[in-house]
Amino acid sequence: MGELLLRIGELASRAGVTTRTVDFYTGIGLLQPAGRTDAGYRLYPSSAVDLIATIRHLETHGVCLDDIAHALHGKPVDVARLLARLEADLTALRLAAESAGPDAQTILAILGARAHALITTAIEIAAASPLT
Amino acid sequence: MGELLLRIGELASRAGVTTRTVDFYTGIGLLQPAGRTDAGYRLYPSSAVDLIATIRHLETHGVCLDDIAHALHGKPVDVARLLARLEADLTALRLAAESAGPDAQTILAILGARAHALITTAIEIAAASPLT
DNA sequence: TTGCTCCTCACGTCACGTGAGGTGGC
DNA sequence: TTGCTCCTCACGTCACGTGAGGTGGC
Repeated sequence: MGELLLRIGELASRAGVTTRTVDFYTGIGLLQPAGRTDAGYRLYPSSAVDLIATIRHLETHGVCLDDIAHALHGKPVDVARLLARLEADLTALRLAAESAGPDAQTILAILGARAHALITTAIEIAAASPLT
Repeated sequence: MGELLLRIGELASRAGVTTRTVDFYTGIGLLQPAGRTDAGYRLYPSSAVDLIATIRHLETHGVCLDDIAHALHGKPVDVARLLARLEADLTALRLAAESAGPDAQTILAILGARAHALITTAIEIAAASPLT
């Protein structure tokens, strides 16, 4: 159980960001040090490297840091139920699209493309961290 | 074919925004006047009222104005194909989720919830504007 | 004159950082 | 001494407006 702990400089360098960014993320509660040294240096679990990668990934998809922080500290979610809901959504969307005019279809295209991008990202993240 | 045309004040008041906002949207290409009066006053089609409502709707879902403008002026999209792609996405996501750990599932929850919100919005818009 | 519009320049706000600078441990 | 860290205050940037002010038609 000897978990590897990293100081801010090491974490930042492994994650490819600046210490300032790690500091900022820590300040807003996105990252939490596992502890402190006697001198007050923050010590992060090595899993924080992946977490930062995930955060950056989510950011590029327009998820605000606040939402990420909430989800990270919230209770776990029933993914099966989430998937079932999305399936039902799609069926309803198909119905709605059939009776929609050209302008509405353009809007559907924006939202649909976004949903596609989100799900693709979700798949990437899920595939990349099978045991995290 | 006598289409109703609105000046900026009338449009703003019907859409529930300020003339300044209409002016701003027009400036960035989101709205396009159907024409001008001899004195240079912009004349908007009455459909711009709904368009503004749609824009506000999309904005609340984090779609940036640039994306909206592009979609509005881009070529129409094959919605059936979009739906098929989303369906395939869901299947892949289901597979990925099965082998994902708890942290990844949290991320899936954020993205899934976003996708759900997007699709719900799409359905609302499609249902509200059957012939637009 | 009054209210409407046009246009432009500048300022305000919010999210997301980033820089700098002084501090103390290593 | 050197490089690392802590913390704080302020500044930078980008999207999205918003205010103000001078102009001319109605």
